[in-house]
Amino acid sequence: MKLLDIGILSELSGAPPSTLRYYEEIGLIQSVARNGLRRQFDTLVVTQLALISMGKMAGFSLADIKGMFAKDGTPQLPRAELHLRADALDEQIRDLTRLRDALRHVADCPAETHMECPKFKRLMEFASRSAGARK
Amino acid sequence: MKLLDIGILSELSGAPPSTLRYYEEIGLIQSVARNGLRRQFDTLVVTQLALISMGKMAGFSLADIKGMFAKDGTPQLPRAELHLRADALDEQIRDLTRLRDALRHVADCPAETHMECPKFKRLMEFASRSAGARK
DNA sequence: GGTTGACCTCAAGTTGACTTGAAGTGGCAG
DNA sequence: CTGCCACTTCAAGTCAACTTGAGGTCAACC
Repeated sequence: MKLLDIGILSELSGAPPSTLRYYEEIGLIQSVARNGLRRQFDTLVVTQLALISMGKMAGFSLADIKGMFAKDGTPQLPRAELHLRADALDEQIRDLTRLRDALRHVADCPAETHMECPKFKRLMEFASRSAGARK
Repeated sequence: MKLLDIGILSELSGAPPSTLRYYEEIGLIQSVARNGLRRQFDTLVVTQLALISMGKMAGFSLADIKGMFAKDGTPQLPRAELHLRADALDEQIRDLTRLRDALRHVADCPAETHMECPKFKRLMEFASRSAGARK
């Protein structure tokens, strides 16, 4: 099994070594051996880091993320919980889509004052509703 | 023009008064008057707060968000910049969609070990690629 | 064999986004 | 007029997620 030096893992994942050490310290990833002082990582950690990166993007804390995946990097949650997370993501995807649409609309709409453009107003109404709805 | 007390605005937006004061302090929102000591907010701030909430969800810092909107709450950026932001959101929406699909797949897939399921592997490949690609 | 350079540890510092606490103010209900 | 209570200011505290710095190790190239 091929093992990775922290520098290599850093390049593959885009995260600086200090971050990878920090992640190991908090138990988010693990090194499987040492070569002298140097940590050696399994290649599967690359996948784990990709999942971590996506999880962060989705707004989860590192603690949340730690709870979602087992040591082998596979998600380890009851089915119902997984579906709840997925539902939350759907919600978030919808919101981001609205924000994107609002931005694109404003970029292209020739109206002088957007607050009076009916299309923009409609987009903003959705925004208020969903923002208020969230905890 | 109807004005809102900070407590009312807090209820409407879901953000605690301390947060609203903080946002005013950093210039993200503005109160238009005082009733005695009490800040009075324009109702349009509700919309602004909704935009702020969406912006945060999209991973923008408060400083970024402050730069994106003029005092009246309408986006105030050159068209090209707006489209760039929208493109970034598209990218992020795609990633979140993949994360969601991965979660749903794992919830429903009967395979013993997901790391060997071809569908899961494919999802993870995308994940690695896009995670590595980002800054 | 010496010096580089990538790694190591551990403690402390930083940043962003708030929150908390102490001490005070002011409008309105009774 | 007396309380009450939601507001006010300002400084300091908190938390997550890292980053930085000092001082040390080790394998490898010249």
